[in-house]
Amino acid sequence: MLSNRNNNDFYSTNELSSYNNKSIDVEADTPIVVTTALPYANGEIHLGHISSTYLPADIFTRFLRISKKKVFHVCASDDFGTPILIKAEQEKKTPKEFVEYWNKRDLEDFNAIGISFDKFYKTSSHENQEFVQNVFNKLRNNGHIYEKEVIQFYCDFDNKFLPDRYVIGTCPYCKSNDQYSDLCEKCGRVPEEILDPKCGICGKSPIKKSSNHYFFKLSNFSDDLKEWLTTNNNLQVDIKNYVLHWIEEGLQDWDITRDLDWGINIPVNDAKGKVFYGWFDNHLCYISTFNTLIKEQFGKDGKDVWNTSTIYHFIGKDIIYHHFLFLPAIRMGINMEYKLPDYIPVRGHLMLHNRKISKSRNWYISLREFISTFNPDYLRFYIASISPSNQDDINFDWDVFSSKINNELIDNIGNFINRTLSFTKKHYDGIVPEPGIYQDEDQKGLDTIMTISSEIEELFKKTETDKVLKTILKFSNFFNQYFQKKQPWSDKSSAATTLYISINAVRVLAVLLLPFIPNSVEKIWSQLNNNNKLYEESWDDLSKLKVQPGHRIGKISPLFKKIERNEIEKEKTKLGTIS
RNA sequence: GCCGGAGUGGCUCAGCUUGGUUAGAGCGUUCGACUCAUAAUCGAAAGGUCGCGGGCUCGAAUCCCGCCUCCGGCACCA
Repeated sequence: MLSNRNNNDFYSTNELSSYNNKSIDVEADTPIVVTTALPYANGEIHLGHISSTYLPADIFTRFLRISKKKVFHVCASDDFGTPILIKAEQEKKTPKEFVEYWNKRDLEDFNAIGISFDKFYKTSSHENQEFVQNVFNKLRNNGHIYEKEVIQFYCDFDNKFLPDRYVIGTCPYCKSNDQYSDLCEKCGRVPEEILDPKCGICGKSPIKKSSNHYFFKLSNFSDDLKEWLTTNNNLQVDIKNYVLHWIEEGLQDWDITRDLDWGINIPVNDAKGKVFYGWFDNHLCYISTFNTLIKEQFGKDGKDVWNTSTIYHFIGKDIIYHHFLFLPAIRMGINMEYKLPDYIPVRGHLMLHNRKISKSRNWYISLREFISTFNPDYLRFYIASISPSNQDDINFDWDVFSSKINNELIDNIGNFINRTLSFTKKHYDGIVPEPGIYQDEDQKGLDTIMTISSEIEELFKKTETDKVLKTILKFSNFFNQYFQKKQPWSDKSSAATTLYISINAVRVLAVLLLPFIPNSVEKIWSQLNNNNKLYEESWDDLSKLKVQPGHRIGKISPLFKKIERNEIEKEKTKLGTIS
C-alpha cells in the first residue's frame, strides 16, 4: 500500500541545478558522461532496477560531482515496442499517453530515491527519432544495411503483421495455454515455435506471410569488435571473455525492422508501416539525449563534448549482448562519429530472499512501495553495502536489511554523530570548543581524518561501493572508540580537544556519505549549522578541519529511526501476496 | 550440453592475482566497563583441520590435477 507522502519533495530539486553551473568550462577538464540503461516505459521501477543500474551510477556520479568533475548523467524512458502497444490498448490509452505516464512516473520514482539525472528524456523525442534515422541512413550509405524477406505471422482479419508479442499460443515446453510466442510466463522459457498460434487481437489463427525487413550487418564488425574488446582494459575481464566467445561462434546479422506502427519510422519510401526494433533506437538515445542536454545548457554541438569525454554506460548483466556488440558496432558503422564507451560497469541482479525477482510471478518489491514505508536512504545504504563491483548477483533479505540499517547505519554512524553533537549542545552550549594540547589519541584521530580521503578515493574510482562503505564504517567506529577512550564526560581537561576533533570527524562523515545517503547527510549538515551548502563542499577539502572553534551548531535530533522487528515481519508476510 | 562463478567459525562475507607471522571482519552468543548517545558505545572471550582427495614446495585457504555440491548465463529481461 502506498502512503500519501509526496516523494517528489524528498530530495531538493534545486540541488541539481546548482551542480550544473553553467560557468564551468566543459573543455577545461575532461568531462564524464554517465548513462544508465533505459527503463522500459510499461511498468514500475522496482528494487532490482535500482540495484543493478541506477544506484551504482548515482553513487558514482555524486562522487564525481563532489570531486568537482564535470559530469553528465543522462537517461531516458524506452518508449517503443510491442509490449507497450499491447498494454496501452488494454488500458484504452494511446501509446503516446501511455508512455508519457510512465516517463513521468519513473522520473518521480527515481527522484524519490535520489537518483540524480542531468537529463531524463525519452526515446520518442523528436531529437532521438531524427538522430536514429540519421544513423540508419549513414549505416545504409556505408553498406552495413541490407534488405531481406522474412516470414511473419499475419492476421487476415485485422489486416496486420503480428510481432511475437501479438501471437498467443501454447508453450511447447510446459504446455501452458495463453502464452506469448516469444516468452512463456509460466516457465520463463522462450519458445522456438509456439503451438496452436492465435492472433492476440482477434483470437483467430494467423497465416504466414513474407515481409521485407532491414538487417544490420553485425558480422561486418567481428574483427573491430574483437580488437576493441581486447584493447580496452577498462572492461571487466570475465565479460570480455564471455563476449569474445560469442564473436568466435560467429555473429548473426540483426533484423532491425518490426511491422508495427509504434516506433521510429524507417526513413525509406517503401518501408511504410515499418519501424525500427527497440534495441536499434534505444541506446542511440544515450547520445541524442546527451546532445539535447548540451544544446540546452551550453548551446553547443554535443558531439565535440561527447568525443572529449570519458564515457560510462552503467547496465545490468542481462543487456551485455546489446552493449558490448550492437552498441559499439553501430558507432563503428558510422565511422566513429561518436566514440565508444570507455567503461561499461556491469552489475548482477538483485535476488529477493534468494529467489529471482519476477513481476509476473509477483515476486518483487516496487520502489514506490518500499519508500512508502522506509527512508529511501536506507535502501541506498543497504544495497550499496552489499554491491560488489562485478556481475555477481546479490540478495535482498529483509532481516539483513534491518540489521544492517540498525547496527551499521544507526548504531555506528548515527550514534557517533548524535553523541558528539548532543555532548556539544549539553556541555558547551552548542559552541565548538577551542582545542587544547593534542595527546597521542588526538593525533591518531587527526591522522585518521587526514588519510581517509585518499583511502576512499581509489575505491570510489573502481566503483567498489561496498568497500567504500566498509571503510566509512571503520572510520566511524574508530571515532566511537576514540570518544570512549577519551571519556570527555569525566576527563574535563581534554574534553574540548575531544569534541573539536569529533565534530570535525562528523563533518568528514557527512561529506563521505553524500554519495550514499544524500538526504540524510543534508540533515547532518544542517545540525552542524554549516553556512555553506553541502554539495558545494569539495573532496579536496575533505581532510581539512573546517569546523572552527566558536562556531555554533544547529538543532540536534536523532538522524534515523530504527527499524522495528514487527515492521520487518510485516514486510516478510507481504512478500508474494501483493496482487 | 557449452561457458562462467562459488564452496572459509551459527549466519553474511573478506583474503586467493604477487604461497610465508598464532586465517580476518560484521552480525549473533557469553562476560566485563562506561553513561555523552536512539537499551547506544567500548573492552574481552568462546567458536573455523579455509568442500573432498592427491601433487609441487622448507612452507598452501592461496599454485597444479582430479572429484563432489551449489549457483548464474547461453542472445525477451535491471
